[in-house]
Amino acid sequence: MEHFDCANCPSRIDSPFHELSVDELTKVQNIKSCTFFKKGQIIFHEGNRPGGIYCIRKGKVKLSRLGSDGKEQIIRFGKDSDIIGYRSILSGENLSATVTTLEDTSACFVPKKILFDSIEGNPKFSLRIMKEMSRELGEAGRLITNLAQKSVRERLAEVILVLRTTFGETEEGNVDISLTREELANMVGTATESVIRLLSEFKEDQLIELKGRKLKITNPDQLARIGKVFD
Amino acid sequence: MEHFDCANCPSRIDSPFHELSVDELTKVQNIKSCTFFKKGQIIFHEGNRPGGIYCIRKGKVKLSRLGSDGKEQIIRFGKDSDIIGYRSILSGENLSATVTTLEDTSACFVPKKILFDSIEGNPKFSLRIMKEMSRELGEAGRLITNLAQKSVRERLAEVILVLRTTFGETEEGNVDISLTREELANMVGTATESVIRLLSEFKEDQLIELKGRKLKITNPDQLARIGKVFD
DNA sequence: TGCCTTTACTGACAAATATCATTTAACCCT
DNA sequence: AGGGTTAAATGATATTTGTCAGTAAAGGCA
Repeated sequence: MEHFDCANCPSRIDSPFHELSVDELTKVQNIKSCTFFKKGQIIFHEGNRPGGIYCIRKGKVKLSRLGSDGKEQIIRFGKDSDIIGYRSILSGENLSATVTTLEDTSACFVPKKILFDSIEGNPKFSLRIMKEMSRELGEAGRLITNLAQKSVRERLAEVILVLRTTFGETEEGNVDISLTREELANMVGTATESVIRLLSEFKEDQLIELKGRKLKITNPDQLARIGKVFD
Repeated sequence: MEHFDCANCPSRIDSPFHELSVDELTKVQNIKSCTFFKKGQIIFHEGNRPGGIYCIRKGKVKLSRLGSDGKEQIIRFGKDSDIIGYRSILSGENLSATVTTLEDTSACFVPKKILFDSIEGNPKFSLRIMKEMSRELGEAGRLITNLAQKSVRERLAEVILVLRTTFGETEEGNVDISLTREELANMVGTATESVIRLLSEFKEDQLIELKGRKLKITNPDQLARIGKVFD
């Protein structure tokens, strides 16, 4: 695997590593290792203790955890420039989620020592990480409220819109992520059959178009109304 | 209101402020202001921009946010030694939750400048905050999974146990927090009537005792089995 | 303490969603 | 491109939960 150059990594701009000095970045550059993961591979496994974090250079992953019945719950996604595994490193707890690639993904492993050194030596880096965590906490609060208060139908409408916001659209106008109906169900927190039925309904009502796993949003406004998404 | 002494504050041991040097703590001591809130008062209001954080010296608060239908969702609680409002300060976003006291509470306001100064000057303090946020993120993930996958009945059983873990028991053996049925419903994400019915059921099955808002857990093991709580 | 507002409780019913069984279609690999 | 495996779709039915309406009890304040 090619050893990518941090200084020129397009992902770095959006990441806390943007705050590092040239010297600090060189240290990262020298110690990190770049890895390639095929679609469907597991990067981190819930319950383990990671020795460092991964910066996603290019790709898409899902973060999920197992519920008490062994059912997968998708918590959130990661994509280019996202950092994975730092929560566990910082809290000293076991990994709370499994990270699985949704497509071929290249990512760089950075040992935890470097992470702690950067926090120790660079308050801007620390602040940037805290900002990121704050954002995630806010996001989690929103998700909690939605799961608790919205119906399955509302949640599915919202999830479809969130996926488009998160991953954007392909040239053909499809939401740029390929998920199974089961994975959608594992985001929404419902049965696969319910997702299938509701998607068919949305299609019937001309809110979306479906071709296998390809999904195109044709009436986002109405979808937002159904999902009670106001922002 | 009395101006409490940080150095002798029993809450400080469990808080990030424990990491501050004598000098740093003196700064906090000199600039903070101590406030008393009566039961039911709002400390922070969702959507506002706070000028600083509150350290809870003694008391209990709930953090809640409004869902798209205007219904309250209780996200989590705060009690002695917890810090409130730092997420919003750190992310620079508006407050994502309203903080309301559940009983008379005394808390100290610390302006955000001090917070940033402490982060800037003391990596241990930063790390401690990150640890706290990591813990909260893990907690949020657990809550998300439960809300998405468990039934209302399961969630209520779990909530009762969580309340006992969080707030402990009074001398009479009651869970040491007084919540309305509606507030319980706003934690579980269900209708008030459903909570009432399920509580009666639990009482019928001798899992709990109820006297108004006083709640005593008499069969925690069975409750854990119902709530599918394994830990 | 006693009144009064808020909260708790109960019943009947409607709606949403889960479950199970079966058929059809899509995806993926070599 | 074809064939096997996995995923999607559909129907019938059971369960859970929500909603509305009305009564009883509790908690808080003068």
